[in-house]
Amino acid sequence: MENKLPTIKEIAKRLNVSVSTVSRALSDHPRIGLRTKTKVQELAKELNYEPNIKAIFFKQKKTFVIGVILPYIREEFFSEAIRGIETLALEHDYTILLGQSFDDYDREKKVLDAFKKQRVDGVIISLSKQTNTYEHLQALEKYDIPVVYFDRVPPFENVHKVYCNLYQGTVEMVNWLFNKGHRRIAFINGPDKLQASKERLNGYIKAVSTKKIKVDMQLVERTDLTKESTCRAMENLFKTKNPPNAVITFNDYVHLDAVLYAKQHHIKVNKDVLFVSYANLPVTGYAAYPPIASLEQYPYRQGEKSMEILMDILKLKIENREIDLYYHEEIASTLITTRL
Amino acid sequence: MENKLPTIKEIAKRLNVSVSTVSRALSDHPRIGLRTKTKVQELAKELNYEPNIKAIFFKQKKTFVIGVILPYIREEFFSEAIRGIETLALEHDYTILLGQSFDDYDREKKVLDAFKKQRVDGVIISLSKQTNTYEHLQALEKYDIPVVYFDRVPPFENVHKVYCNLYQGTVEMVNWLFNKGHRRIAFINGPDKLQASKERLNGYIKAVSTKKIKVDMQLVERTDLTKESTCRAMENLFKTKNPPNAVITFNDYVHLDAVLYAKQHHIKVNKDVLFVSYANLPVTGYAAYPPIASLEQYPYRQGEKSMEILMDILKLKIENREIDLYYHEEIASTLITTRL
DNA sequence: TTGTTTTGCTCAACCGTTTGCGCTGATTTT
DNA sequence: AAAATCAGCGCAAACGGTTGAGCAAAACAA
Repeated sequence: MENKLPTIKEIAKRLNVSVSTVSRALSDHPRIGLRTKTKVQELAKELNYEPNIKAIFFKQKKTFVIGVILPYIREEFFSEAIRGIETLALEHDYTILLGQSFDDYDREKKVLDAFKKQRVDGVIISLSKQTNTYEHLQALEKYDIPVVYFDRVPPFENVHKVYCNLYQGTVEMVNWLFNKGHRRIAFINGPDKLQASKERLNGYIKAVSTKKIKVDMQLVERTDLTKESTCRAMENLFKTKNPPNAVITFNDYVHLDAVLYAKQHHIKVNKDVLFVSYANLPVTGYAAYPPIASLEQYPYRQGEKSMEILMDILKLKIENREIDLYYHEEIASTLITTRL
Repeated sequence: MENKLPTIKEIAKRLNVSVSTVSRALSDHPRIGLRTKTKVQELAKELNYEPNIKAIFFKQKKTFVIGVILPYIREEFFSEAIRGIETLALEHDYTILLGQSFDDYDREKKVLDAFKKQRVDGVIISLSKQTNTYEHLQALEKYDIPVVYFDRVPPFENVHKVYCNLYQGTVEMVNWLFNKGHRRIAFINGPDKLQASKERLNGYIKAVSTKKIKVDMQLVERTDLTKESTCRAMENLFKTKNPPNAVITFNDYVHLDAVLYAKQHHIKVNKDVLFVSYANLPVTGYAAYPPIASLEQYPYRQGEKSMEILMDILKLKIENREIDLYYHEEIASTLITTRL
């Protein structure tokens, strides 16, 4: 039972050659004779030899592990993203360390610390909604661990990031609602600290003001993404004498909570008011009232792209080439509409 | 920028002492003088020194990494389980490698292989629905990597496992339906290879036969958990002259697909027929027709417990104590009912 | 004073693998 | 036949940290 993993030493001893010969034979070095080479390789196969990746790390400074940290994997958006990341990682012989921040800044820091301890080769992160200071991430870069941000990205230019253009998508959403005849379009935005919130808001304001209707800030609410907060936003919107006839929510999960509130307060969904949203998650397919339109943000592709960029950066690092540019990958979003 | 991580050597050189002194000073060895000790510790703090965990691995044979592999993290059941695992892991200074099998046997094997390469300290796994051969897992145990199974566990006794007693839970479900007056209770079971399917079926048969109604195998269908397969099962159940007036589905995701089918085929949910299910996932709270009852299986607790057991085993291993028993943790399920 | 113990540190081996360099003995060149 | 070349392999250092053994100086006991 106590079957230790075979080492290069084992093989060397059994074959009466030196460890260096075994090492070279396994990596197909030209200076090793064919006879020895095959002998070694056969025994290696027989013993199910696998190089100890942690030992290799010493020489190569590589762990073949990357750290992925997201707010919640239970949200389909992020679990889809992980799927993209993981699939590409497997192809490149990388494995991923997972951490969830649960939208908590301190937890995010703690997890990143653990990643640093584990000497991950790189990090892919979607920021917590609380995060607006970045020292914990710059600390990684200081130690030469590259960081790729996706979806929830910081507002600077000097980082690698993958994201959706929500400004343009939001304009599209407002226009779509406008063309269907809606004029009082409410907007439940997300946490201030998220760059994506600002983009959404800018798109909203731009689109509305272009239509020559005055932007009514009474129609703009905010949620911290919890159910309670979303309900409060809904309450504010619908307690007025002039309630909205369309509501744009920050994402599909906010949508679900908003619609639940509407149902409980006898607001007729899809009649009194139309709901549109961001993310286009499969989960809404089972909902009592799915959003009538939702902005697809291609989380799988975002995850995949982030991993691709990270692999690129790591390759450049090995070749000791200067990384002189920052990757900014903008994924186009698509408004997916349902006919009623 | 190229700020290398500080090593013990660095500190030694700067302070003109040997590396061993530094090492011992940091681990508070009694044979090191107080003056040297504080000098070393201060400099270490100043340089943000962190021991290279991969180097420690050499001596201690530990990586402080455990591998977690599940079918799909997008299912709330599993993402909840991960939350339990991760939280406990963080407390014990462990980090988790994540892999998804996507219910595919080959992928499961591949991921486990990657885990082995990474020399994880242990593995927590919920099997893919295809898995009915276990060599790839026994291979790990052979190399002294302990494996803890949870939820989807193998049918042997000689493994560590955490699971819900679905036999008892199923009996409870059938009884509950019976007491509400239902006599034609259909059952859409999951893949044969899963132990949990057998338990459910046994519970169903036991409960029904106890009621002195003949078990009608026409009422028992099976799904491979895909939407198409679930729809086929539903079709078989409802094309008969004597359709069921209650349906038990394998889990909440199957429930959602089944209800979707019902809606599309003008079967009146909660009127013609009642739907009950397993898992009690939050996602059903937003569904058009949540299950009228669902069996809570406490995924968070299952994940947490699995991790706890793994930590136990690892501790015993360090102390070089014989691991002579197999952990079998049975979590009691609870039937959660909604009043209509 | 001498002998013994304690204190405070250094030396060196080790974990598994890679790699530059050097050493043989055989083959080719001159 | 002597010199140069080359194939085929071994030696040893290095990666970053731990740890048992050893050694000198200081502190203590007799």
